[in-house]
Amino acid sequence: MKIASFNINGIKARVEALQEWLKEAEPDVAILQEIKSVDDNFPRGLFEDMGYNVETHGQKSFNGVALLSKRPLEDVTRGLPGAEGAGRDGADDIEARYIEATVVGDTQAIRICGLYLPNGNPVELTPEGAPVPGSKYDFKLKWFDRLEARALELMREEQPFLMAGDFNLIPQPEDAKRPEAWKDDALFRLESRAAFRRLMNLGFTDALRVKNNAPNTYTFWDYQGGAFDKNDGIRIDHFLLSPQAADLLRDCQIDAYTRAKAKPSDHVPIWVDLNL
DNA sequence: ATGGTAGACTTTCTA
Repeated sequence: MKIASFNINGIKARVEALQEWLKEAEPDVAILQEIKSVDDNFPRGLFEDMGYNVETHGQKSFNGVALLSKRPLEDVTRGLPGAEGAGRDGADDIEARYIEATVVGDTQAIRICGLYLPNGNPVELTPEGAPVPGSKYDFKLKWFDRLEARALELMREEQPFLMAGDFNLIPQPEDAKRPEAWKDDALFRLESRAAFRRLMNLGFTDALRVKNNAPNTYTFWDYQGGAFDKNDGIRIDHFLLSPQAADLLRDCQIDAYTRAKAKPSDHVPIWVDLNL
């Protein structure tokens, strides 16, 4: 089963490019981020006509995630639990950044968690050097903590699951063409990377690290300054597999070619092939 | 020193 993740940077602007890539790549599941659309404006019919079931978790203008799947999407939940003031199902999670569903393969089921982690810039620090409470950076780190809590719950079930999407996080210096340029950025600062490491240490496998650890392999290039032509990129879209999912891993690659096409997203798809 | 790109959507925010 081929499961892909793609930050499309706006469904309205990306309808043609997304359909073209789906025809070429033929993923069984596509996890989308930054649909930048409310649920009612997502052109679900276009993808249903291509054989996909569609589940969205959108909001006006910003963020928004979705799942496309050729097999049924079961037990869909929207929102990341644990938001301040949120209900027990995360219904009050005000930014639409997280969606889960179960897909049943030929041999077993897998829980799929699609996420769009907050960017976190600008970094605001107190004179003591702590993230300013309520700032975007603080929101990012707290979101990481909530994601870790959800991951721990799923780890305890000891079943195949994965967390995939735009983590807005550069794990290591080799994951950026110019790591020094990101030194004080929310995508690379120590607190962010420490939070990602805590998550990883629950037992995840970074699928791309295992299957394609070639140098200068990136998933995002800024629109500005001809970044793609210079391969001035960063690796911030990740597939994290639970131990039971990692046992099924056959391959993981990125479709960097999509970045060179007309009207590209600033991200490119990343996908895994799992034996299920 | 400035502006450099793109998307959503008004006028400015987000990335």
